[in-house]
Amino acid sequence: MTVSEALTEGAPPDGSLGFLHVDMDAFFASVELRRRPELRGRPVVVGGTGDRGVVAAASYTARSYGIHSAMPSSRARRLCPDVVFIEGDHALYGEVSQNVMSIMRGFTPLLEPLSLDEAFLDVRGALHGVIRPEEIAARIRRRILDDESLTCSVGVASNKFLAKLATERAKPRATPTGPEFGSGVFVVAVGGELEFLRPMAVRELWGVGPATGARLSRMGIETVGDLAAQPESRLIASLGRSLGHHLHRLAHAIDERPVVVDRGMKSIGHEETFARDITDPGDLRRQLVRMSDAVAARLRSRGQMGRTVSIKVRFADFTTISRSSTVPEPIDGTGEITDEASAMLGLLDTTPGVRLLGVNVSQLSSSRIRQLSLEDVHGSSRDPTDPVVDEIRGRFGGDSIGRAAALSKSGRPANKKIGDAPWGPAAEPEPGTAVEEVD
DNA sequence: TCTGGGGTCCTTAGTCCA
DNA sequence: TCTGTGGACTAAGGACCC
Repeated sequence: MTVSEALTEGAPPDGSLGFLHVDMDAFFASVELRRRPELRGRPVVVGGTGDRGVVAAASYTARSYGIHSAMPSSRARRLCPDVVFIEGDHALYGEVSQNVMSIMRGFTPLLEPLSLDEAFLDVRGALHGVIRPEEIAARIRRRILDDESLTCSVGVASNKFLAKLATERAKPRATPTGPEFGSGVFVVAVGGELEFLRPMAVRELWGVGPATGARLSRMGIETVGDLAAQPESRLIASLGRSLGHHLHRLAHAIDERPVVVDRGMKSIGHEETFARDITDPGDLRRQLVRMSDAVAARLRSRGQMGRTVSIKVRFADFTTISRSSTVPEPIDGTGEITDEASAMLGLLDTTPGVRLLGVNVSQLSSSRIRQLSLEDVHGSSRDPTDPVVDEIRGRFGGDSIGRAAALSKSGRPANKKIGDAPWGPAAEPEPGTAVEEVD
């Protein structure tokens, strides 16, 4: 087969079956069930417990009630009043994730983590080709089950995109009568790519969300087969150059993206939805200081600085705006980032009430490079208290010290510490319990 | 009945400059 | 000198992912 034949047939030029996509099954929920086995068989959800929270992960039993991730917690409770809600323990999930990733690295160094519970692997050169990729997939599942008592599903294919779709076929399924086991490993055979893809709904493609799906539907495109039948020019005309070209290739099973071992971080930010909308400018300012401080501390702990500071404001009516400003030299100081963020916030009318506030720093670079290039020449302009604060937090914990400007008039921290409620504000305290007033 | 938080990437529009 | 063009950069918003 020539290269052009291979392309038109959908197989990549080398066409070998060497890409794996590994996805942990209901990861957060499974980790919780592992440490609380008495909950097995019950519907368990990890996520925000408050009215404004969402589901981060649902056990397969919970899924059989129609609960799924990203669903508002209030709706999950209506679907299944007996559901067990767990706030979640991000630090623990991070640890387990590292263990799982290191198991996979034992099979190939070419590993690209996508999130805590998912990764791509390139095993074309692994184990000198002695063991077939599907056998490697089975061994990875066995090791993760033996060492971590967790199950995962693996897709095997000739490129990343197909491997990811294959994983969905390998997964357990939630049915109204309860969970059903999946095959655990699903292989898209070389040469069978188009047959696998054609009947699939376009919405299942990676990169086609609700908006693009609706747009394609209006064009009469429902399946990947429909998509493949379109001239690329038509897709580009309606979806834009990048997405049109990308989807056209995917529909023909072409995906030449390599497994990227080290994806550097592009931005660091923090945002929070408040349990109640904030109208008081002083309150808002304190929240902004607290978040800027958290973002700055994370930048410094990673040895990074950034040039663009952005804020995001979601108003009570859910309209969301962002403002950004770029400074000439990279910064990582709490004061510097707070000043930029405050200046932008000050230009907005927040009297209608703010539901969510966020601070983000992008255009990142290594702080070591910056220190060598500038501080040697001009001396440091950075806030001398930041390293001291970082040191104290390193020793005594992240909430052991904070900015005075983040304190309410009563001297208590504004609301809570960063990372307390990663999936939305926690449930309001019961009536009669002490409620912290932020004034 | 509402809609989280961590991100990435893309599009569009405006500005500056060669 | 005027006009056009195109690249680099910035800003804002949107779509998407888990």
